Amino acid sequence: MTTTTTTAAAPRHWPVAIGTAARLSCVSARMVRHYESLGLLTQVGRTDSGYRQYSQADVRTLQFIKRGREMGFSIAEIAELVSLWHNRRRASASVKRIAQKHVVELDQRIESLQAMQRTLKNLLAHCQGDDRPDCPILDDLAGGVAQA
Amino acid sequence: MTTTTTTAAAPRHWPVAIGTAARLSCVSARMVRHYESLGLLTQVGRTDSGYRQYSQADVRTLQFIKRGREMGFSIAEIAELVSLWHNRRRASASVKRIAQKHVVELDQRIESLQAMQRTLKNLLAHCQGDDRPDCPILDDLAGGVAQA
DNA sequence: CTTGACCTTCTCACGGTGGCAAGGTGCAAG
DNA sequence: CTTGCACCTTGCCACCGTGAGAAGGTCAAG
Repeated sequence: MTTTTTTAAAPRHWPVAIGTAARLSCVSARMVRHYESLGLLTQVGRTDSGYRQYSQADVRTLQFIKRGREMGFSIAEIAELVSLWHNRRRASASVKRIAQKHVVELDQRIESLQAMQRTLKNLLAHCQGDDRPDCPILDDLAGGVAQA
Repeated sequence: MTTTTTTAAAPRHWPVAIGTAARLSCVSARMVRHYESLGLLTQVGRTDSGYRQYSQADVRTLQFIKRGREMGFSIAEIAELVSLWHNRRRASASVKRIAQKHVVELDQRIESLQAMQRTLKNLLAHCQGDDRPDCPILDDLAGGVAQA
C-alpha cells in the first residue's frame, strides 16, 4: 500500500477535497454535501473544475457537527450552536439554554422508551413462549388490560 | 349538538366509514389508509361509490396496530404480530421472540440516549451560563475533551 | 338545490442517511 | 500521450411514520 492521499490522518497540504475532509471528520462525503446544502458550512471553496475545497476550519466545523449529532442535537440546533461557536461575542447562556432544552427532550424520550419497556417486560414475564397459542402479549395488544 | 354519527363511541350500525373507524381506533384516517396500503388490513370493503367500509374486526385490528405502535414496534413487526394474532395455530414462542428482540432494541436506544445525557449534564454542570463567551459545551463540541 | 361534512386520490414535506447512475477530473503508471 | 482508476460532480429514489394540502366526488340534512 503506497499511501499517497488515501491516509485519513494529517494531510500534507490544504485545502483538501471532499473525500479527505470526510475522512478527517468521520462524516460521509454524502453528508458533508448535505450539511453544506443546509448552510452549516459557510461558502465552501471550489477549484476551477468545480471540486469543493475544504480548509482546516471547514474540517473543524465538520467535526463539530459530527460531535453535535453524536450528542443527539438536531440539525437546527447544531446550526445555532455552530453560529454561536463562530461568534466571539456570544453569551454562554445561549449555549446552555439550547443544551438544557435538549436534555429535557432526551429525558422525555428516555421516559417514553422506558414506559414501553416496562409494559413489554411485564407482558413477557407472563408469556409462556411455548408452542401453544395463548399469549398475554397478543391479548394486551388486542385491547387488553393495559398493564403498565 | 345533535350527535348523529359524529360521536366517537358506539356506532349504531356496521360497517362504518373511515372517519368513524379512525375515531374508534384513535388512528388518523390518514394512517388508516396508510396501514391498508402496507397490507396490515386484509381487504377492506368498499361501497359502490368507493368509500371504504370497516367492520368491527377491522376496527379491532386498527386498535391492535395502534397499541403496537405505542409499544414502539415497527410496522414490520406489527405486521408479523397481526398475522400471528390472526393465526389460531400460532406458537406463543413466536410472539415472545419478537417482543424480546424489541426489548433489546429498546435497551440499546435507551442506553444511547442516556450516554448523550451523561455527557451533556456533565458539560452543563461546568457551564456558567452567563453573558461571557467561555463555554465548555462549545469547547467539547469543538473537538474537546470528550468527557463521558 | 345548496351547503357542509365527509370521502377519494394525489403530491410534498419533515430528519438524516444510504444507494445508484451518468458524467467530468486528476494523477500515476505504462 | 493514453489508459485506467480513484475521485469528484449533480440528481433522483429509498427508508419510516406522520402531517398538510389540493382537487375532486358523495351523501345527507335543510
